[in-house]
Amino acid sequence: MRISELAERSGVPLPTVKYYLREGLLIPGVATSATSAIYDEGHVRRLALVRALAAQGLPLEKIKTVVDLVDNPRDDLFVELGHAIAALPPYVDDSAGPDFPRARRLLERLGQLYDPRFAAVAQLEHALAALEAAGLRMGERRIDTYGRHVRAIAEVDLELLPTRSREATVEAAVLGTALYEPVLTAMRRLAHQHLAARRFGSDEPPTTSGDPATHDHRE
Amino acid sequence: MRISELAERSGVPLPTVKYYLREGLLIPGVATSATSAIYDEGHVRRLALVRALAAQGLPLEKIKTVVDLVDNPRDDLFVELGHAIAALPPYVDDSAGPDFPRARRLLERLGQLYDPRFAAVAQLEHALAALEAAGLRMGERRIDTYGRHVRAIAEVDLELLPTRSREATVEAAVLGTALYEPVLTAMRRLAHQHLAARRFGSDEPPTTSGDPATHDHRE
DNA sequence: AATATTGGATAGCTGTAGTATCCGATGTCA
DNA sequence: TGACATCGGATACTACAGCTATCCAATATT
Repeated sequence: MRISELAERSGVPLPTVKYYLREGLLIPGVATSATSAIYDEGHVRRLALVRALAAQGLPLEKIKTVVDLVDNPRDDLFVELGHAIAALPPYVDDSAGPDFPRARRLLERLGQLYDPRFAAVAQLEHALAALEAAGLRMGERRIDTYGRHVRAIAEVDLELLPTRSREATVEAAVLGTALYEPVLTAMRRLAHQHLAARRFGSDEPPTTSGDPATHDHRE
Repeated sequence: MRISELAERSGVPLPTVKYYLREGLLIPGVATSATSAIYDEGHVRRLALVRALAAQGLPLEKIKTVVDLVDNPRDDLFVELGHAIAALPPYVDDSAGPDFPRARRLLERLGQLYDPRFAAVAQLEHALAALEAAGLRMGERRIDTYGRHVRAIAEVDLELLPTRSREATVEAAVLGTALYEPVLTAMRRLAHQHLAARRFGSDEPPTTSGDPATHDHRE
């Protein structure tokens, strides 16, 4: 297909497709002449990936590192995967210290590997520091609960990860990380509302079926 | 304290403090004359809150709605709380359709209340749509697993929510939603790496201290 | 009295993510 | 074969967020 069809098929405005080509987010089509190139399903897929990541707030520059990785996976797959996933929000400057004490405490309590080279360790440290800056501290009860349930979730994630090819694995892992996270946070918010409606039962207790007129089930 | 001390104490550059005052993110200090006003600990706390939310990528405009709510909670607390939390990323245009079929399917499967007016429902729908756009679909196994464990996490969240005052509850709920989410996502990423290292054994097999073999922590 | 700081206003800067316009080459159909 | 649309590619412009800098006159401070 030609570029205009690619734009149409993917729902991305043509000037934006050109922009992505300029930025290297999309590999150029096969040029058939000075004024035409053909694009294939792979380009449609790539465009969907880019838009999906962008919709999650990932800067194009980071998306570029992700798609580069998907295109040519490195030997040290999981190290690189870690870095690719680290490119996902929230961003932290991994320039930070050689040690991440809050993250270390949490991971050691959970009996998990603490390796400061994992980008997610810096993210965790950053998140815990933000918590402290706001006057909160993550207690042991919360650490244990989160740890147990998050690990159970991660186990299923790993189980459901395709392994048919390295490229498919990388793409699914990156996509899954980026795209299931908002699902999880939305689900947590809804669980809060669901439980809070019962616990605090504001004006009207929720009737789980029917009656969409019932309101105030917020957290 | 005066504005310069406030800036110093909070670590926020003075021009930025002024900017936040302009934007209404910080209530003005008590003016003692035309050229001086005094600020207190509440301002330091507020500044920490604003920066904590901003560090999570929340636009200042949304932060404003949150701090406004913290300052003057409404009567219908949980409704407003839902709206405040809806102001947190990811943003969706809740102008969307009157029905959210993907979210509905998921919630019904989990036996949870489906109410399209919940902002988080629109977020969930948005996230599930992004998944589909990328060629993924959330299977029943994943739905069930996520649902069970997310609910367990939410139960603890609710338990640990302070109830000593309405304002404290609102602030803790908003802060907790905003600040524990990145903790959860970082923990999930680390759990992935922890498990993946074992399963796929990358170049450097991480020698965990205790190596607590894969326990299945499902309840 | 000399100097510094304050609150307040206005203007400018930087980065991200696009849009818009122009171009000359080329494909398409009458 | 010629008229005209479309193409790939380059350059320029725009919109918005989030600061940052400068200026000012009134007031503290020393």
